[in-house]
Amino acid sequence: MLQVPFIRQNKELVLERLAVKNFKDTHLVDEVIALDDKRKKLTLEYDETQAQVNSLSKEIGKLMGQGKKEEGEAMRNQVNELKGRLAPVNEALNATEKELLDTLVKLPNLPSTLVPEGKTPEDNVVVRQHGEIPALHAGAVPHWDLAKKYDLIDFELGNKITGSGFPVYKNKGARLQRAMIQYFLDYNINAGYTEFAPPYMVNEASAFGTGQLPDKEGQMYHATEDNFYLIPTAEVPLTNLFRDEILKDTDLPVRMTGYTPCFRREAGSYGKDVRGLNRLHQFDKVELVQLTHPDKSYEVLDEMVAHVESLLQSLQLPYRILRLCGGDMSFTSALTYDFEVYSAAQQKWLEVSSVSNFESYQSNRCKIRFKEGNGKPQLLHTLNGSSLALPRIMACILENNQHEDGIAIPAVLQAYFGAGKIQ
RNA sequence: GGUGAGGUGCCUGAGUGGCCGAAAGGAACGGUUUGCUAAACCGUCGUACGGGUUAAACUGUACCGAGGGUUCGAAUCCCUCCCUCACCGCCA
Repeated sequence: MLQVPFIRQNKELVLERLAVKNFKDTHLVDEVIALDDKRKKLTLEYDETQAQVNSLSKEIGKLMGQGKKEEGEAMRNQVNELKGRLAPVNEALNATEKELLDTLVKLPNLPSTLVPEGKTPEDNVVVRQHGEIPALHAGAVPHWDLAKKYDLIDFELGNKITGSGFPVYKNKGARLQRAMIQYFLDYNINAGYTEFAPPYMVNEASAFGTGQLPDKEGQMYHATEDNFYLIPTAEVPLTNLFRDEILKDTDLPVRMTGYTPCFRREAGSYGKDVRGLNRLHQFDKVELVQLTHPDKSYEVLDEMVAHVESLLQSLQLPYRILRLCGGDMSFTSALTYDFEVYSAAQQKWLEVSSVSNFESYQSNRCKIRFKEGNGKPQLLHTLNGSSLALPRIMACILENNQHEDGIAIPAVLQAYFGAGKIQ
């Protein structure tokens, strides 16, 4: 969430930036400031009254110690009277703080100045495109047909044991999946990321910390008995590893990678966009998360983009990089690059990675801070990106690499997969 | 799930109603000194939100797992919840 002092000092800028995100509820900005004014006023009143109570209480202690009972009694009444006045102030203060927080979390992150204006995905800017779109042989088919033909993925079985959007990978399909996870992790580790294998469920505080709660509650699976949420991405547990921590500047940057399944309810999706592996309720992903010094985050964002890019190149998949426009970016992001690979049989681009700088939006929620020497703690910047989401990579490999005699496995995966081809 | 013991600052750990934001030791940081990776000594060593200031200084309030309660006054007493540890039960 945004920092209140920043909003107070840069109101015009905030409004201008929110407009780029097509954010309409701009009155919330004034509300935040008004609530903060109210909060300060109540805080002052409360603190001053409480200070009187505290000093009187100390005196009572002294008087009682000296055996001056009557004087003590008199003071006791005075304190009780003050406390009577304090109660409603305290109540109002708590209510105001809650209202302020509730209002504050409704404000999205401010888009960076690099974010193009626009409302829909059509307004995203193609930064660059790389790789050749393969010409498929006659009779080439989409991945869901290939999955059946080579017995790689069974969607019906997943339907039976769980529901739609929960595919069962089998045989070479399962093995290819595992090979990719291993390869992606190794690739990230070689680039200096530390591997983590976090829990797949998180508590409420974690879900709030990265911005899933309160507004995206319906998109997560919720284990109500224990009040745990199934993670929609490893970003949630990895970022929250550092929740409420104060790091030293020399600890930065923190570079993490992790493989996890991801669970998304994605209510309301339908049609051919969700066919096969295109959109699932459970899928595998290898994620990158970095915690950086605020001065370095955009440099690091570029570095992460380059990293994901080279990973895609190593898989020899045609891809393009989009800089998301204000209207298409996520609530919490300041700048996002989406990576799409071309699915030759479906003849469309599929998003396989999203690399974002959240600046201090998440760290303010999570209270992840760092100190320079003996300086004051300040919020650091968080970034994350997929490297990569597996199902659509799988779809593209199957489709783009299909030949009359089988599916060619990208060279970099062959050692992990144990073969050069699926036949 | 049952029983018992606990949750205090970066760590260890003292503190059972006012003198406690909290002893002591360690770590870390800064400095002095010693001719060399060490030791000794001195100092610093929480966070948040207010007030105040050009900025500081200074100052108020809150925080000893979380939330309530008792009391003039709570780390200390009571209640609820969460968590950790030990043993038992169950179990991959």
